[in-house]
Amino acid sequence: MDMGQKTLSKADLPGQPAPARASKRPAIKVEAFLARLPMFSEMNAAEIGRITAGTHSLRIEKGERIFHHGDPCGGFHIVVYGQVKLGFTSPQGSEKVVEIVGPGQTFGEALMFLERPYIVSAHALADTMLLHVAKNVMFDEIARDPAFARKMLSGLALRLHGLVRDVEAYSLRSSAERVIGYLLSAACGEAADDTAAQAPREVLLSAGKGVLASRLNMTPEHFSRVLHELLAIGLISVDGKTVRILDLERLRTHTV
Amino acid sequence: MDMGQKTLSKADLPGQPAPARASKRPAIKVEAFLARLPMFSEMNAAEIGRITAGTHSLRIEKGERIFHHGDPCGGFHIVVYGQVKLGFTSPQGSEKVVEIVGPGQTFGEALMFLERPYIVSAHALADTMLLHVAKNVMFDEIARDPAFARKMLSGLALRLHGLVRDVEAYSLRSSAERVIGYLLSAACGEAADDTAAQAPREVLLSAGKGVLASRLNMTPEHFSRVLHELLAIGLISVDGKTVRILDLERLRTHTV
DNA sequence: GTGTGCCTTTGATCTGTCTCAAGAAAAGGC
DNA sequence: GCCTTTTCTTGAGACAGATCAAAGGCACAC
Repeated sequence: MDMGQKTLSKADLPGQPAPARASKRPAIKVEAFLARLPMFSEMNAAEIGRITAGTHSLRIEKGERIFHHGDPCGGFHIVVYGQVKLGFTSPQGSEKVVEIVGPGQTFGEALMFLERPYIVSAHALADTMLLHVAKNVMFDEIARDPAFARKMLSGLALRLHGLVRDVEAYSLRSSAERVIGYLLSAACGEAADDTAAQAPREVLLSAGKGVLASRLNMTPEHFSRVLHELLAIGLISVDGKTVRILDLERLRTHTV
Repeated sequence: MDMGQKTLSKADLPGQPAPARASKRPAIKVEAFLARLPMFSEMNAAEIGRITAGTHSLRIEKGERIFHHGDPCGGFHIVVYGQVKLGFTSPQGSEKVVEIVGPGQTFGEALMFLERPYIVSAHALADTMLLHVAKNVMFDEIARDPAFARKMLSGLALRLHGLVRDVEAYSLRSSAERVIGYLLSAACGEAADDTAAQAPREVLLSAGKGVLASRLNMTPEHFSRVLHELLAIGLISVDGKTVRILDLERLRTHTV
C-alpha cells in the first residue's frame, strides 16, 4: 500500500478500482476513527496516540475467516466497514451465529482479559475492514486511566446484559416471538416504551435470512414460514430484505 | 443482634438454637471473609476496610426473594452460606433458572456498571446469608486501584465466557448432552483434559432436580428420563441426589 | 410413629421445530 | 444479456422435547 502509516481508506477495498480514485481517496486517520468510538471518546490525543501505536488494519474478503475457535487472542477488533458474524460450529457441522457485528462495533474485548483461546469463530459476511488493537496497549491504558477502566467495565457489563437477554429469549420465547422481538428492536432501536412513531416503519434486515435465522436460533425454513405467517395476518409486508411493519401495536402484543 | 458490628456468625442462622451456642459462636469478621475471596485477595487492610464499610449482611430464608426483575441495583451480593438461584419468569408463569450460586460466589456485579434495573430475579434455595457491597465503594476502589479494576474486568469476562458456553449448549447440544456436560463438569471441575481420575466419581447434585433441569433448559420430567436412560446403559447410577459415574470415558464420548 | 405436602418418577399424548427434497427467485460472473 | 450459483420458499414427514395426568417416594412436623 502506498499510503501513509496509520491511515484508512475505503478506496483501497479489494476488488474495487482503487487506482482510478486514488487521488481523491477519502483517507481517514486511525486516530480520528478511534477517537469517535464511544469506547475511546473521552481520551486525549496522547492516549489515542498510544492506542493507535498498538493498532493495525486488516482487510477481509467476504466469506473469509478472521479467527477460529481455538486461536489465541492477542487483542480485539473494531469493524470499520463491512460486517462480521461470530458463531460456533457443532462437531456435526451445523452452525449457530451468536452475534452480527457492523461498522463502529467491536468484538473480542472480553477474551483479552482471559488467558484463553477463542470459543467462537469470526467470518466476514461482506468485504470488511477491521482494526485490531493489541491487548497490551489496552492493558497499559487501563492501568493509567481509571475512567477508561470504568468504561471498559461498562462495555463488558452491557455485553453480558445482552447475552442474558438472549438466553431469556432462547429459553422461554417461541421462534415467532424471537422474530417479532428482532423486528421491533430493529425498528424502534431498543426504545421499548416509545409511544410515538405509530406510523408504519421499515426494517432493512441486517443480514441474509439464513444468518439472521441462525442468530435467532431457528432454521432458515422456519424463519421464512414465520415471516409469511406474520404477513398473512397483515402485521408486516416483506419485499426482499425490506420488512415494513404495518401495525406496530398489534405486532408488539401478538401472541405466538 | 448483640454481636459487634461487621461480624458474621453462622450461629445466628434463623431457625437454629442460636442462644445455646452464643458463647462458643465461631464469629467471622467481614474483613477476613472478604479478604479470602479471589476478587479482593490482593487488597491491603485499608482497602478491605473501605470495602467493608460499604458492606452489610442479609439473612434470607429458604424460598424468599432477594431481588426481583425490575428492582434497582445498588451493589452486588456475595453468598456466605446457603444457595441462591437467579432466573427469569415468563409472562405465562414458567421459570428459567440462569445460574445457581453457592458459598464464596458472587452475583450482580455486572449490573452495578449499568444504570439499569435487574433483568433476573434472585431467590434463596436454602436459608442463606449474603453480604451486600454497595456499588459506590466498589467504584471508589476501582478508581483508586488499576489492578483491582483489571481483576473486575477479568471477572466480568469470565462471566461472559460462561454465558457464551451456555448459549452454545442451548443452541447446538441435545438435552442429554447438556446433562452429561453438567455431570462431567461437576465431577471433574472444568478440567476437561484430565487424563487421570479414571476411577468412578461421585457427583452430589447441587440443587433439586427441578431447579437443575431448569438450569439445563429442560423439564423435570425430561431430566428424570435422561438420567434413567444413562442409568439403563450403565454409565451412571443414581441414589437420590448422588450420581455415581460408572464409566467416565464412555460418558464423555456418549452420543445422544 | 403417621400424616401432610412437596419433589420425583412414569406413562400417554401432543406439538413446535427440524429435516429432507424440490422448486422459485435473486445475485453475481462473464 | 444470459447462464451459473447461491439464497429463499414451499411442502410433507419425522422427532425431540413439552404437556398433562397420576402414582410413588421422601422429608419433616406434630
